[in-house]
Amino acid sequence: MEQVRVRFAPSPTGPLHIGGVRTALYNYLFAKKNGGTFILRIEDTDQTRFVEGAEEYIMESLKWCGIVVDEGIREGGNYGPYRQSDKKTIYRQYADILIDKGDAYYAFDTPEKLESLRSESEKAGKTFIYNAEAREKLINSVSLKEVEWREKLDKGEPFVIRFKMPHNEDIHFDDIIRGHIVVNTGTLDDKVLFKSDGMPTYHLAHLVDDHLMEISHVIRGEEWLPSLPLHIMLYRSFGWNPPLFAHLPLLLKPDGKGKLSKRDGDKMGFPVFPLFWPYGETAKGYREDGYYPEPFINMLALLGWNPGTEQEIFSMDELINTFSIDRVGKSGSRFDPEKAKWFNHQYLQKRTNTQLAIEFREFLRAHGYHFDIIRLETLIGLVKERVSFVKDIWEQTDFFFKAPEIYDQEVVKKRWKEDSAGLLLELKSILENTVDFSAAATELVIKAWIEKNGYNTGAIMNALRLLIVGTLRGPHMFDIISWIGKDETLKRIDKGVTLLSK
RNA sequence: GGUCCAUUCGUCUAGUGGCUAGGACGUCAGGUUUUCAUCCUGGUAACAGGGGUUCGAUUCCCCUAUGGACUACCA
Repeated sequence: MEQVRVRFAPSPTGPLHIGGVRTALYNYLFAKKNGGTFILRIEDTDQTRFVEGAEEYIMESLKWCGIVVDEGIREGGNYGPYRQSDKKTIYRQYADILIDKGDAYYAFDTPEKLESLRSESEKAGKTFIYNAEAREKLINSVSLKEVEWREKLDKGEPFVIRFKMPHNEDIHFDDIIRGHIVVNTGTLDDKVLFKSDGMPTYHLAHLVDDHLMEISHVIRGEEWLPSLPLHIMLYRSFGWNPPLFAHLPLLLKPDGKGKLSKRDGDKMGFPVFPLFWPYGETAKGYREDGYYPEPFINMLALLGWNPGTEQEIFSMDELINTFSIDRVGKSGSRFDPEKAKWFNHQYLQKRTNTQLAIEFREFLRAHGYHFDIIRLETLIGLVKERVSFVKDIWEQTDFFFKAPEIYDQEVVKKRWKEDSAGLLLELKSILENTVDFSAAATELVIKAWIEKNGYNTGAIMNALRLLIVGTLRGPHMFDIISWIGKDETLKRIDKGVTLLSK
């Protein structure tokens, strides 16, 4: 089998959508699975849509995801340049080849003229299409005499180069995911290959580049499927062997219909981009929302592909080993933010307490608390399994760092009885005399005291929790008082008894 | 409108010419827990509709419906 070479070829028009990330991921997995090369090519032939910073953003995003580029602008390679605008002069030569062969022609109609033809047709209930029929009536090197169009060229009139789509011919082609497809050229139009601004369109540029870069498989979004017949025709005109094609299904919005957009994320509170986008209209990213790259990738990989087993958790290496294009689904996948959270939970559980302590310490610093790793490790051990993100740890542990300001009135009503103050003060004196304040030791002492006096365990412990935490939540009571320590425990009991006895 | 693509639990999906149509997320119920959460166990829930082909179709074919993409001198 020939060398596998695949590319991810985004345009630098803004932040990278997760649909794009998934396309990059599948290209990457396919390349690595087959010992091939993953290429990053920047398609910036539309000068009007260029956005500052987008190119860097794309590279940083892939890096964060753990998708390693083999050939590209930063990495170099023998098939450069990897940015289309850096080699714009070559595309005209290829357009000329087609003109010489009679498969393309110069067209001089202005965009305004074509636009008015389009709207006229629409009014008449018809669709204007620049095809074999129309081109005879328009101004181009097919309808004009040679001296006429040559003169226009010499005068420097603006022109585009269009592909001369045959009349009525069935084009047969195959897609790895969708199988055999037949399209009649009669429904296709004479697509612009080369624009009047001197740049090629996507159709010409990507095809020339794919050929020159010896791309073996084109794996791209489904939105390109309708133009595949044109691309097949172009390969035929050039006399080149086309690569194999795989068109990926779309990522759809969580509710309703249509493809996933930034709007959906904003509306429902989840990111649609891997990283924070700092330019113009900002957009939040998975990284800043506290997701780890591994679960993000894991989740994305399974959206449209599955290995046919019941395994859900995959490392990048496992994905590479298991990936296969024939197991990519045909239909669009609705994105589920809940499942993304679940994946992050799974990966967070696998982190060590030390790793999490280091990450959480950063978070605490921002809140003005400074603790050493050892102490935080213990704390994290108590709450780890109940959190999905590092930022969740704070919500689970805020009362470790500060005494409650208010007491949950519902709980007070239910758990703070006439005799509670007396019992808690009695409990306080027991604790005062306890030297070993480990959870195990205090548990032993308190339970013995409860049993000896025939007290109700639930009543005591819930009242204690109310004073220490402020409400009924959190890990085991004895773990909490052990961590905050004897002094703080006694202080909180005092404070609570005083406030609630008023 | 035209062209093309798609359709299995709410969601992601597995699957086969004959199965109790499987798993995961969510949800619901029980259990564990002095609280909350986690966790464990269990339940709920799907082959879009209609025609064929066939002894038999979720599976193969056709039609319809629905959804989607494309229909630019954007990619």
